[in-house]
Amino acid sequence: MPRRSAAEARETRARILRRAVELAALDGLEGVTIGRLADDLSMSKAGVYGHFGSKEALQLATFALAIEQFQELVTSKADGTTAGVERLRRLCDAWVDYLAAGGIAEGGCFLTAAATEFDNRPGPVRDAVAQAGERWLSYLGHLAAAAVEAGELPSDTDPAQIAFELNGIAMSANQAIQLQRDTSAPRRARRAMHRTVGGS
Amino acid sequence: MPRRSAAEARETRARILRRAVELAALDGLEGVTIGRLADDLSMSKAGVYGHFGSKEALQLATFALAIEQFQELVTSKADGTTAGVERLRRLCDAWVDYLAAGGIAEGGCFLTAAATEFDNRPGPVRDAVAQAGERWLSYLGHLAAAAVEAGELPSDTDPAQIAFELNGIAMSANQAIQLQRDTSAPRRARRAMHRTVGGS
DNA sequence: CCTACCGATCGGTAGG
DNA sequence: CCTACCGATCGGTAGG
Repeated sequence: MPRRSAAEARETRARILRRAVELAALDGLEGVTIGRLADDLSMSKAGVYGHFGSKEALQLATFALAIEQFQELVTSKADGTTAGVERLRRLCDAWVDYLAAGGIAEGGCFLTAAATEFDNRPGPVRDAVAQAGERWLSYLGHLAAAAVEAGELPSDTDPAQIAFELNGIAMSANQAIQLQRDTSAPRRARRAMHRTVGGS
Repeated sequence: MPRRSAAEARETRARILRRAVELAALDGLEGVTIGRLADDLSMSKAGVYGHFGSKEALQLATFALAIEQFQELVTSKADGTTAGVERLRRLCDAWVDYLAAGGIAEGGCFLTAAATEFDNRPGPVRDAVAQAGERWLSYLGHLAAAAVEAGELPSDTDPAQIAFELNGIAMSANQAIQLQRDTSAPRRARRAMHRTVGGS
């Protein structure tokens, strides 16, 4: 018999991860230390550690929750809209809103931070980050392709190029907001995105 | 009387910093630890430490050298060209070449990495990174403004918007190269930059 | 520029 | 989920 019920253990694990996402948003995934989490949650280090079994497993679970939160905050905002330019526009608006609000826990875009932190550290975390980035770019490209098919964008449009450029605009906005505290960045980003998405 | 001449001490300091830039390019400025530098250079920790007096001073000196290297690798490549669209184009080409080569020590764009690492850590390092970012954006904006004045760009062009967008294209390319190892990124970046710079 | 330390913190383990 | 550890490493200091 476990000392805590399975449901209680699951809730504890979820509490740990919610805090881990906040810490990671501010200090990076390496900044999520087991000792800090234990302190913040008034638990022992071994209590935290036991839910994951390794620092790497904790990082992977933290990253997965951050992606889930991004999907809820951004991707889901454009669900239900017809694929194509309209969905792309709504997605971009939600994306910029997310960046203007400071991303998760006001630490900025989680994916960008994780990408620069891990792009030179081979392993499962790097792989997960790279996969999330690819999925996001391919989703944007898919929507651009749908817009071309619907005749909303010129037939010689390269959907992957649209995705590449939108991603850059978002990263530039994220940097301007986080580093320069530049309040004009969301407006600039919207302008550039709307022109890039173009269409009728 | 010092045990080493002032010139020898300066050379040692320069050796430390060259290695520190390489470490920082791969693992971030926090990854530059005094113990690692001492090991790599076959020195004692106190020997390394003595040249700087604090970890923060070491980080600041490392960042300053990285900026110097960026200027030599990118900015200087467009010196001597007339300010305006031509200089902007040459600068962008050198910029993309730099990113395609993997930035410094193949760790990607140093400024982007330092920006995401420190944007949530107030202090002198964050200030130096923010200032370097602002100077770069304002240099790009200055060149765009010169292009407008020369009649190479429409008179209603917003130079800061051009700088904002070029920066984003570069960041998107850097991420694609570093994270997805996407070899088409330099081509996409050049295409987007040349269209953004536009002109005759 | 060295040896020899300091207290703090890291990820992880033993045993309950 | 806890206490009580482990060896390694961190930034930094004393004293030469």
